[in-house]
Amino acid sequence: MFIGEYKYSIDEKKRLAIPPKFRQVLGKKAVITKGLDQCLFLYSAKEWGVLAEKISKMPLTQADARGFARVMLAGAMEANIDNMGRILVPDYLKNYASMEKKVVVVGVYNRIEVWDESKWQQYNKKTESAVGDIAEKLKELGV
Amino acid sequence: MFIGEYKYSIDEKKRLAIPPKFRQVLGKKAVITKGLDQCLFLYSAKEWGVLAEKISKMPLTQADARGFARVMLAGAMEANIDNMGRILVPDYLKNYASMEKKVVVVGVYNRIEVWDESKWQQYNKKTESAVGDIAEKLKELGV
DNA sequence: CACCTTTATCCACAATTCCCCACTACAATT
DNA sequence: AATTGTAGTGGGGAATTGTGGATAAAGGTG
Repeated sequence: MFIGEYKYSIDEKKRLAIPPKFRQVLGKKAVITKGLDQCLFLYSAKEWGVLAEKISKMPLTQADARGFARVMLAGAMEANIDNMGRILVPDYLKNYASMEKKVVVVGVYNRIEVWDESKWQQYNKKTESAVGDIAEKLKELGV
Repeated sequence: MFIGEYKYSIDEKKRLAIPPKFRQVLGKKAVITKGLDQCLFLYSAKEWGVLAEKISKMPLTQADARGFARVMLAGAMEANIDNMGRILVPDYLKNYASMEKKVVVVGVYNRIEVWDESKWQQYNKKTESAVGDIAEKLKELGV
């Protein structure tokens, strides 16, 4: 399970460190792809397999399903973790998520997300202010 | 079951002591995350596991579900209890709860809450004075 | 085939984090 | 009242980690 929020920077060689706590769970081979809300998703090879199959089963007849499949699958790229626990972020993904140097790596249970720092702050602020809704949902979950 | 109110201070290394009575119930591994009303929630690994799984099952395709999952999961952090019974409070959680040095640790049945001391006093004052009204509403809930 | 650009692997340093220990204060017990 | 034990707080040293650079391999191009 991936949880937590970590600050990192992408260097001029497009290398990005993965939090040590995530490394052993990820394994050596991972997959990075376009995510929702202008962030990147990073999956372990295993989780990626599960997700890719789900996507492939979506109805080909629906235009938005095709679009989603193309974004997630065509946008994907293998990301090998090097000896220092870093991955390479391809240009087209950096651009997609409009990343500057400073990024935030967050864990969301079965996936890791990578955000441009300022984008993450904006998103967080907006979401946290909806804290009343969160209370309602907690109620539904019986927590 | 966690009950009671305890005063502690977060030192300059962001360490926070957990009340001895809570330690054995918590176990060595706990999870701290963003709570409601600008406090932090601290769960035992077991309680957290149940909660996290429920959250993770929410649909990826819904924007508000994603937001909720991000606040709760990305907002969380593993909190290992060290030999002295302390945990580490990450910067982003300290900021979220606007914590200074002095904090209050509160037991609320199945979770522990951590409050900035002054925030706790404010909240308490407000709530205690409204306790009559609240009692009226509790009646509706069958308490 | 030679050259240049890009990619990958390895190494180094600085900063941070983690783990263990020490000291003081307070409480309980004898 | 003294002593023993427990708890809160702070600090030091070792190990880990973040980040940048250097060198070696690979690949594409003229």
